[in-house]
Amino acid sequence: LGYPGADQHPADEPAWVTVATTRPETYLADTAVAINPHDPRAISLRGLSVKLPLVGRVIPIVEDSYVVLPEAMARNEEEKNDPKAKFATGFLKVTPGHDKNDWELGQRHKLPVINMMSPDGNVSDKHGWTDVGSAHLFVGLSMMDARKKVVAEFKSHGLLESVKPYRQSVTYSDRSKAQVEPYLSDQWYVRVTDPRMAASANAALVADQRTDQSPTRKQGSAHVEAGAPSTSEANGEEDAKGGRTPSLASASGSDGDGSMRFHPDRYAKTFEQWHDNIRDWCISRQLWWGHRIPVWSCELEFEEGGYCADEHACGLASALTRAPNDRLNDSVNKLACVFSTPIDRWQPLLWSPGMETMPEDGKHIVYICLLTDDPSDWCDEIGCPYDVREDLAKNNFVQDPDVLDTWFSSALWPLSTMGWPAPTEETKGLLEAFNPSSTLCTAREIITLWVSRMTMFNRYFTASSGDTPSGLADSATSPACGGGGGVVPFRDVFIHAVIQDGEGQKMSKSLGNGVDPIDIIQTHGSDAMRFTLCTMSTHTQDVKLQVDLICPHTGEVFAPKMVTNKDGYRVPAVIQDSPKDKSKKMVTAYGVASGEVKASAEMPLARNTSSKFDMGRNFANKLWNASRFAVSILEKSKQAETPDTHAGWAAHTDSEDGPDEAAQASWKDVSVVDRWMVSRLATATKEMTRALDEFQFSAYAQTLYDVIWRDFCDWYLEAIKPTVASDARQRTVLWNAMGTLLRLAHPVMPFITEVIYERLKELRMGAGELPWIGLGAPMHQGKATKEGLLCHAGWPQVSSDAVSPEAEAAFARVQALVTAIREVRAQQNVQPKRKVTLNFPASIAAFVTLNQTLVGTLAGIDVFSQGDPKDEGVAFAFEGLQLRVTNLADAVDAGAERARLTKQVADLEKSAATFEGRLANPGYADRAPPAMVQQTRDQLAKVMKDLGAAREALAKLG
RNA sequence: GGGCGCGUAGUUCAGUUGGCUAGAACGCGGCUGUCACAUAGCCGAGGUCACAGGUUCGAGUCCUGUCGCGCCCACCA
Repeated sequence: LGYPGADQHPADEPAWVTVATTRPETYLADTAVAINPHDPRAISLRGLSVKLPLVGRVIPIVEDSYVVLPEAMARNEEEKNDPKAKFATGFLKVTPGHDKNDWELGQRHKLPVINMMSPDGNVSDKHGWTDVGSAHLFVGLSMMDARKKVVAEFKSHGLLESVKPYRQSVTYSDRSKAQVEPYLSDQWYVRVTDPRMAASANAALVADQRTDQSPTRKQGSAHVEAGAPSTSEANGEEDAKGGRTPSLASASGSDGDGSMRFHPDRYAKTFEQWHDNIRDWCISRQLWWGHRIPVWSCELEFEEGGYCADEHACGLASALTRAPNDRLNDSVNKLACVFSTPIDRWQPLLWSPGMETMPEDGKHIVYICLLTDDPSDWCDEIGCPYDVREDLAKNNFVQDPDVLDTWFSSALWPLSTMGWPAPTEETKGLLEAFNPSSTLCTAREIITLWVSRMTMFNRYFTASSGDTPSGLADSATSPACGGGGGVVPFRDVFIHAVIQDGEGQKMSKSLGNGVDPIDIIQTHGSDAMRFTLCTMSTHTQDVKLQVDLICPHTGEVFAPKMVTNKDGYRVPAVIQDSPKDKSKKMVTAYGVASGEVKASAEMPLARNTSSKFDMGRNFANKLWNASRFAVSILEKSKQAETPDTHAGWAAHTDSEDGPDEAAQASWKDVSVVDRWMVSRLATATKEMTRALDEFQFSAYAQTLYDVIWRDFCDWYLEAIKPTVASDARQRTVLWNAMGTLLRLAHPVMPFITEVIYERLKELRMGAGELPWIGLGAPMHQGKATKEGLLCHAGWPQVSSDAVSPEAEAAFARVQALVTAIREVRAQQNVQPKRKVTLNFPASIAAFVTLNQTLVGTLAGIDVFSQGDPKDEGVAFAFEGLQLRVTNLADAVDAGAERARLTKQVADLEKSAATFEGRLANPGYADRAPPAMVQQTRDQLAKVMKDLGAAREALAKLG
């Protein structure tokens, strides 16, 4: 667009500037044309003006480095590569009323601001634009129509230089789909750039989660320099806290600066960076619902000497200002705050003659912010009860029509839910007890929306009163401080992953790919759901969850047929067949959400679930069955047991002296599998405790799963079957093991464990808890009782000697032998019920004899025979020795055996090569830790022995 | 535009200061109606840890780059 010059050019050429724009219609509100000071044309245009066509407004040419230089004038690569440079003319039309960048540029050059638009988005001369000139033809048009007409008019006047295609992003309202037009309006803001807000929030982070920051680019840097004494290097942590002044006693405790931690760590950065770049927070929202902003306003006229023309209104405002006993600085009892324009600073309204800010026309807008509108709060003011709002309305005060941003109210949550600011009988003491709370668990996007605001507000409002005299204190008059003090709202913030659908798409209503927990509980149970979710709760950002359907006809869960919809999303086809009966149909949530189909009696809606939760369901089922089995064993022996027949294991007394010697002595010769189980429980408890402490929920769940299913069910319960009926000590270990497992599982599976516990606690074995073996956590608040719930029971505590590397190693040998035998049996198709014979060499006779019962039970051996009946049965390698399984019933399948051994030899050769290669590396022995080198040598030796045995067996097969 | 995350078995994912002969679940193949559990048990197959460099005695793990996928915030990082 061409703008003709308004003044004569010095060289007698008409001034003429060409601006490039994507929004020509906004020229009606232009108040300047800008040029880059480095533009060579700038000098000759300095001080000149141009005249807007039709409007006739004369506007200045200003210089501002914001203006992009045209490609031809670019001074460096960066400027040249600016995509705008290609289109730039070097002149920028400046429309402060309808563009954010132009607004800021306008502020720099003190340009007037014109609003040419009505709130409904049409060109208007009724909302601040008055110098319409000959531009009437645009008034009333929509912005889009005005755009076309402006271009047409410029063209007809010969002012249109050219039209070029240009690609840019444009914002649209999500709800109305209308294009968003920048528009000036009055809004309320919270000055979160105050160091007591944003900087204080960052100071709340624990020291190791604060990043190194250069003070020059920090918002609160001025305060750091002004308010805080420089700190020594040794005291670097104090420095990182943002220079808190020593007077802030309230923040000196453990819940002030440096006491809030994010999990995982990386989210501290999100939190911190957001505050580093925060801007004042607009809290006005144009919605019909919500907390209405409690500010009333009225334009009042003042006469000479500050005398107010409207006595009633001024009197009211004055009365509120003067609140009883001049409570202006008493934040506790203050009922209202009164202030007036200009609101560049929050200030009390000045009434007295000589008012400094008296505007020329004598008109002030007076604002009254009610800190409470409860009539009973106004008792000692002007009668009781007194509805101040009525009085305000009568005196032409109008309440702001906007409501508070919901996050404003939410930010007060840790305070307001605990009775703040005025505790009632019911809420008394809550704030002290639960602020800070321990852990906030939330999603990523909430870090900025909610976590940040809670932290800022909580710290601000809990700061000592000397620091913040009132919620409306003017920061400019407050003592400088870096942190602002106050306590954090919570000590830990756990940011969990977000569940996406099976295609990696976000779950949403419109895609119908969300899964309702209630539906999962219906298909899988709540314990199963909770456990599975816990397993998925890793420290990654997102997790995929396969979304399946529940057939409304049969209740089956199945994977739906997927299609790609018109927007490119993978969605379930809107109509699905019942998996077993194709004649029965159903509609999907996506089908309904997209409006393509409707549910009916013939085609009901298939609800979503996920087969992912099968894992939790199976696990719960496993725990249930194992418990039933254990309980039945204990019940049987309980019936036969009298209190003093608990032979061999002295009962634990609750004496302070700890376990008696007899008990400890009898513990020493407990069977390998019992000792192993205790050790495994102790190890698992340690791992799980640590995992929970570190918010590693997935690790916790996985360890629980393994110790219950793999160790307890697969090995322990199988191993004790033949002996438990006659071994009272084993039953005690079993009872303790069950109790420990239930306590470990309770947080994720509260219902099933509670039910099992109810029966288990009735079966308390004579010896009860065995604290001296490491399973001694209080079964119920210090001692086992028949009363009480598992949820009251103590968390298992592990004594250091509960873990036995010897027992774990010993049982690992048993497991290795059993597995080797099982492998031979499977390979030879030996019937599971059939008992076979194990032939072993003399060198491991002691080991075999000691564990004969265990191995016999777990591997199906009935005869143990020393020696090697050559050519019979099948040979296999164990610890480098050759053992043999015989009495396999059928003829040995030599082919299967050869295949097995060949594979084994290949695997062992591969391992051997790895270790040999490592040891052959000259640097390895020199530089790796000696223990590491020795370990590799041992591993190689073992592999070589096994390899020898396997080769020998293979050779014998021929 | 900025920030962050992820690419490891057919699939979904673990793998915490580098020590791994890379694990689990589901799925797959074989055997089993067995007395806690078939929502189960036993056995097995299946992986150049996205790609390319680098550091190191040693890299799934640390660094740099490339290529994919995704999330969050957006005139400001």
